[in-house]
Amino acid sequence: MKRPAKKSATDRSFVVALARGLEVLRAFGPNDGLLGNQELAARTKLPKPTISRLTYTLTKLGYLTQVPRFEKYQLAPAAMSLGYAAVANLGLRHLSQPFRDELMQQTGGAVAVGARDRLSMIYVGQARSSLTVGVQLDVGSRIPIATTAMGRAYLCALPNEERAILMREMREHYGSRWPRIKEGIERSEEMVEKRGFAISVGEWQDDVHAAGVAMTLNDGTGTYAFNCGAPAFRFTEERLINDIGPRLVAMVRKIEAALGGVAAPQPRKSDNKRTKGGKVARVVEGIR
DNA sequence: ATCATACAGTTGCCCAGTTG
DNA sequence: CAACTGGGCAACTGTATGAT
Repeated sequence: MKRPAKKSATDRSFVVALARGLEVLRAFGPNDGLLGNQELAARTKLPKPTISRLTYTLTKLGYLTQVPRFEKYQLAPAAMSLGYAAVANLGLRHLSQPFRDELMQQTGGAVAVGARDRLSMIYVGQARSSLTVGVQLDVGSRIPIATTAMGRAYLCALPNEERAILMREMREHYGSRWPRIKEGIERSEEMVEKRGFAISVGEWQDDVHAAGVAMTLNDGTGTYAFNCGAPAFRFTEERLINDIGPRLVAMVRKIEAALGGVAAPQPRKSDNKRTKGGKVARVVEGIR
């Protein structure tokens, strides 16, 4: 009998069943509403019987709710509480909030902080107001690494090895679109080297322009990235480069200082060798 | 109203992989 | 290494839809 590719064949600590259960939970997106077993099987590439058992188990445990009328599932409060607990315990989110609010007031752009999940950045904190109409992403929203300012800033901040792995994954994911996307990433690298921030001018969504800056925490909790974005007519490319980007860099420096952080290393010409953190701040431990 | 068909979901069986 | 567990295949059941 054909067996599934077992991660645990090489990693005895990896629990495949748990990973699959979590894959099912991950299959739900913010705009999906209800999903049936069929759709879940298609999204996770798991066999129908496996999905059937996993949805049954997750429902029993309170992570999914079945809507009898449609025989479909939605995420249940137990799943929400996981996300809430994760966000609530994120020190950087709380500490950066007044700084994000201030920058939002100054620029009229939505200011967010995000962390990586696979090929996306997920918003973990967001400051926006009536001024920021057009950029209405909320905490938990997912944006691509490859084409957004936040994602590219994050990418540029990764150590060589991690970055190479991520680039490979994106190359596979984007297929024929990759050469064009890669060009955009390379332009961002140059801009991060030169100015300390990345930009995206309509490369993710036509009408959204944004700047992004990354920050690596040296308590081992990883790299985050901030962005400041607005509708294209409000943030022209010229304004992004001369006004928004520098302000965002300044904001991140202030946050680092508030964290008791070490000054960020200056951007340096890289001959393709990156130091961990690049032009990204290393921040001392103890923010949690 | 009845039947045929298609599709989604479930069950039973069995074997490979995992665990203690 | 024996006992247990996970999960894939095939077959089954239930439901929706359309044709007659």
